[in-house]
Amino acid sequence: MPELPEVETIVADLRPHLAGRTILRCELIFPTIVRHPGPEVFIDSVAGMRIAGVRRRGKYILVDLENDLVLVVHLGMTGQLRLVDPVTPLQKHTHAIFTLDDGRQLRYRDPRRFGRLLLGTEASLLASKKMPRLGPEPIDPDFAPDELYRRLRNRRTSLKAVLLDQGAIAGVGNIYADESLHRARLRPDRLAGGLSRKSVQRLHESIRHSLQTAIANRGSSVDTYRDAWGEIGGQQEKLLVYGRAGEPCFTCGRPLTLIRLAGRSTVFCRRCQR
DNA sequence: TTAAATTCCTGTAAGC
DNA sequence: TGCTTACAGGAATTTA
Repeated sequence: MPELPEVETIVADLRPHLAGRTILRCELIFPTIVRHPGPEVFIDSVAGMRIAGVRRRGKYILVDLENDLVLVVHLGMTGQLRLVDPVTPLQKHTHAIFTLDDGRQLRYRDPRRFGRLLLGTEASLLASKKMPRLGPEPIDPDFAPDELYRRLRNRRTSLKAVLLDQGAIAGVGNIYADESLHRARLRPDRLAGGLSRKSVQRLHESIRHSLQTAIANRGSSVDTYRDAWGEIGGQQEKLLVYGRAGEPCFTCGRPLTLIRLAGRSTVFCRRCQR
């Protein structure tokens, strides 16, 4: 599923191809994938708009248009955003098609439909709570261990639950939460508050390392994730614990444990993670 | 206010 | 082989 590294890969791929292009028209095959505004207004508003740039915020893709308007794409679990030649056969579960002035099409496809499209100014989307208030970007150079410490210390829930909370830290999902906790040698069910500064420092380094490494490898294709060209990533072969329940820990050889935490499957090593 | 539980969805795989 | 069932999970919504 797309998390920060996967979204970052798509955004970096799309940016040079979309910046400066104009959206000629938009077709909604499954209109309810658009959550705001209504489908007709959405289609009319994007038509003729020039694309100023493409950004990422957490797991959100932000396509900047004219007049401060932003086309927001959240991929959910199985969302895919692809830039294709119009003759490319339409895949099942394609919900939106944006035709560009260079003849190509940007297509949104999402079998499970957990994803969504939004349109508005960033300020209005935040104010109307169509977009949630997100925590800091963990790979931002300004994101310091001290900030992570402050965000963990008053929480009375598990470390795993806080890492998944987009309002605490933006962009970490189930894969990289488990990977980061393993690298930091911390049990996912440990209480987030009451972690020592030294442990938080280790977690801070681990989160950044896990995300940066995954970006360098173009993300993890563990489910249906594909990049903007429909290609798989490379990080799924390098994951330490995610999806490896029962298999030996790469550090100590003990079988990895699977538990249910914060409503998510969680894999960790009972010996290496305390 | 915070945390936990529920809900939305379909493809995939396991079990009989 | 073919059917049923469980499972995967991001985040909005509901409940505690």
